[in-house]
Amino acid sequence: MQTQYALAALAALAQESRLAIFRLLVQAGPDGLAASKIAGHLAIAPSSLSFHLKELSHAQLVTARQEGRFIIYAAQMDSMNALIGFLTENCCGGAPC
Amino acid sequence: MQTQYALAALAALAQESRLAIFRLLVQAGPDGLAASKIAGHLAIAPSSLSFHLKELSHAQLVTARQEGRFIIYAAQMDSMNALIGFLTENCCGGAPC
DNA sequence: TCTATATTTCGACTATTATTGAATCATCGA
DNA sequence: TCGATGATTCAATAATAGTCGAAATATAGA
Repeated sequence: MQTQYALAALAALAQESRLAIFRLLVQAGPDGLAASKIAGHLAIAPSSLSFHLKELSHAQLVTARQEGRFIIYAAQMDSMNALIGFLTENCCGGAPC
Repeated sequence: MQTQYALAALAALAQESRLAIFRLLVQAGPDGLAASKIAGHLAIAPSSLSFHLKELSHAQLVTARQEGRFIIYAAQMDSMNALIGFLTENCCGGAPC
């Protein structure tokens, strides 16, 4: 993972609404949730929610797919794992810690 | 880990200089590095470096100890691991993924 | 086609954050 | 005690980000 990519992901998560959205989607798993379902859980104005969902997908932390009138968002687990790997990379210079 | 704590940690890491500092300290391990050593690696103005180190320690991502004229900073691995646990908490609703 | 629902875009405002130079504080060695 | 080095604080500036209402776009069903 590149530094710029990790920065984008961290910036996306470093915000109260987005962190809540992402965790909700992580717990929802691959099936994801419609934007309106997310709004139901989190009490965010629709325009704000849309803004935050876009930020999360720009950072590739969530994916979006259309299903009829609904847009279903799902957490992108592999990006999350890549981020974690980046943070712990070469921890303690390779020595056991 | 509390949400507010995770937010502070993520916000601390979501910045180019601080992410570079933190990764340097993760790789340096428990022995840590003096502020001046960090500056040597990263080309940041002393006042900026000081600002960022304070942000990182407020978020409990690094610890500081004084050794003579030097202040040695070290990554706080347990906080990093707590953050990772928070992000992956109850992943996929408990189902294998 | 018309209407209701789902979602996004736009614009304006407010608040927060990063950066740097200059000044200050702290510690060591002569 | 004095000078030099390591590190932090302060103040000012510039840039970025979040919030919300109102308007626009898209889809489904009557």
